[in-house]
Amino acid sequence: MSPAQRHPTMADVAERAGVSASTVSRTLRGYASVSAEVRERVERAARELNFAISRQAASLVTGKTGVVAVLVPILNSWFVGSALEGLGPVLRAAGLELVVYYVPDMAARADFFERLPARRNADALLVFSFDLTEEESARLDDLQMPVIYVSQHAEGRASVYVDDVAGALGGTRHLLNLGHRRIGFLRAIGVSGFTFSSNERLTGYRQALTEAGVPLDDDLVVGAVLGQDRTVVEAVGRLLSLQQPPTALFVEQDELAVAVLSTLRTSGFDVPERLSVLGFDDHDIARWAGLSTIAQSPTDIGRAAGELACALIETPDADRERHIVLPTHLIPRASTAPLMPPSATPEESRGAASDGRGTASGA
Amino acid sequence: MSPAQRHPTMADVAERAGVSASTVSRTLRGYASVSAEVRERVERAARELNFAISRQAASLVTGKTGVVAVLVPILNSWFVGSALEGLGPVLRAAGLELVVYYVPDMAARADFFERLPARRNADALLVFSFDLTEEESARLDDLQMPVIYVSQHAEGRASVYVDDVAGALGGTRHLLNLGHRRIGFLRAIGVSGFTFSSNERLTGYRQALTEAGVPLDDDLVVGAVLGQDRTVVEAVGRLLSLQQPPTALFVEQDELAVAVLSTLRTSGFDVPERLSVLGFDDHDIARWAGLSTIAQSPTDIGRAAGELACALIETPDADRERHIVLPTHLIPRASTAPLMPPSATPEESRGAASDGRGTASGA
DNA sequence: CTGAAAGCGCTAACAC
DNA sequence: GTGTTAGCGCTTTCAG
Repeated sequence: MSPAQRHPTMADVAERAGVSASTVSRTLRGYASVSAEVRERVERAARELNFAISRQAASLVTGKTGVVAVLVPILNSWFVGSALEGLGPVLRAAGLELVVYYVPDMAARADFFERLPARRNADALLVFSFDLTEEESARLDDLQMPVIYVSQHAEGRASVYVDDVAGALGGTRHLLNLGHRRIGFLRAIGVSGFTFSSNERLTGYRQALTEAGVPLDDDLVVGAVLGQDRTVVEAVGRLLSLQQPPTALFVEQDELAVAVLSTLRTSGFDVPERLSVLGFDDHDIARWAGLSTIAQSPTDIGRAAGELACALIETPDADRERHIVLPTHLIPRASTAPLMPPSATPEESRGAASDGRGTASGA
Repeated sequence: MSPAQRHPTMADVAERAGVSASTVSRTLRGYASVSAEVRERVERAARELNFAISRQAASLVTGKTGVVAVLVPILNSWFVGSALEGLGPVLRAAGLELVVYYVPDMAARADFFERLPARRNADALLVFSFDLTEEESARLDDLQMPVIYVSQHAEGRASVYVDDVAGALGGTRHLLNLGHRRIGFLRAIGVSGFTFSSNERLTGYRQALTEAGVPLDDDLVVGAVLGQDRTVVEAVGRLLSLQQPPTALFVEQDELAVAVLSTLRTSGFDVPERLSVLGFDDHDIARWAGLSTIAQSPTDIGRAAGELACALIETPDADRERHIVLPTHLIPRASTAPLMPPSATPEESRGAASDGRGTASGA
């Protein structure tokens, strides 16, 4: 067979450049100890032969795979997609490749933890938004590589996440500052096995109410399942039919908040006139929907996770329990407004809870 | 150092099981020629040692990397995300890993085609939605591995895509069947370097009009840039201010169509009463927005691409110019309606072109 | 500054 | 059925 059938090896490049394979290796890896003249010859030979190094062979001897693996429960998602986009450039800059373990269901998950294919085939593992069992985490612990938990705080392990408590605190304060006192909270009832920072956000909400002297009322905290519109309708209905219905609603996730907006719009219930709605995430659809929200940046999270991964790969004896906590910020849009509608006298705005009567409007 | 510090190798497993490394290799790869008793011992030893095979070492000798690479311009995207979700299970079933080359800009792109990191490090490459130059395609041609173009027809190369012409034809017929005769078409002016099947969809639109005897009118074909709402507003404005404005609008992409809906809603222009709007894709937001659309399934595309990749990897002498064309189907929702509003007499619905006056309605 | 030699962990002939 | 042997294509001592 002609040599074109087979990938050229370093030996081929070496022969063409009239040097040894070692020299080719040193040259291609940028060692300073190679003379300019030899470097020139080697680089030309490599180019002419279309030589590409085999990571496999290299990693066999170095022990490094040149790969960072991510474990994700979903790929068609704003959060994961954005995080991977943040991660990508970091890895490229470090000369690392990205392998994706897509584990959408329990069967795939069991298989992953059973075989742990990342072992020996990656230099670090990023775990996205999984609510792992202690046993699963333990399996990852003896993977002999840095494992970084993304978008969740993992006790005793490296992790990158946003400050959900502070975010929810700030969001709730925003509603309080607008004069609202009856503030509902809509939780996302997640698919089990995944984590959505639900508890932290609820904590921040409660903390803000407490520091403002507003009594907590469990009736104001309801839940709905993302994607099941019926549960959204029910949850909203439950809130609005309370003796003292809320005048503002903090929804744990933008996607859910948008479903709320759509439900309210359908029933002719004006936002923000009769109910202010605040989301969390700054998902793309929040902008579409004009939803006020607490923004987090998944891209930043991905980038930070990538940088942490690189750092931990480089210094194997580094602090493997480092936590990187990213900030959030409020983005006020059209879905939140001061308690009293402009048609009422603004001076009253610190008055008692409204009974929810705003401007009536037909479809 | 204790052996726990280092990954166990096949030799370790072999020693523990009291057999040779070859036997371990054969056992772990499921060769039938291994006796039940030995298989048992080997598997136990492997489990006890937490042995994981090194792909690197294996691929060094087999020449197969066990990796399928994808080249994507974006990751935070409904299409790419869904396609990867379709691809994932196929690869897992075949024991292949997924590596992602995320190439968001021209610099990264130049670098990718310069170094071609996939060379020697993957068994197949899936190219997503890139509008490659002939030179770039040629580079991929001599990659010595199957290259599959996803979501585009690549002449003389393997590809997987939906039938955009037929889809747009069907969509336009839907509008024609509803009685519309003045039908606008909104093109997505893409970021250059990416492909969005724009021309094919326009072709289908024209074909449907022609076969229905409706004269083509270039004034009805306008363009807008996704993400730049100003361009959407302008395009829609241009259409509506025509002497004979359209009564229906076919928008090349759902995301753009949703921007159109939002523009129209803002200006109090009722959909579908005064303008029917039809999208293309069946993007998640189409459901949110109640947008009628021509559905394609990126998941199916990803799955088909994965299966094609596996097939081409298995049979190196297979037909490397295979095209897989997937169907689309119409999903009617609330954004398209018969030409005449219900308030008019239904019998008139086949009458002359309306001048666009529907039910007047304040906000 | 460069070359020779050894070996990373595995698989594929080939013996037995 | 199972063991032995010889590399796969690199990097890394170690000489010089």
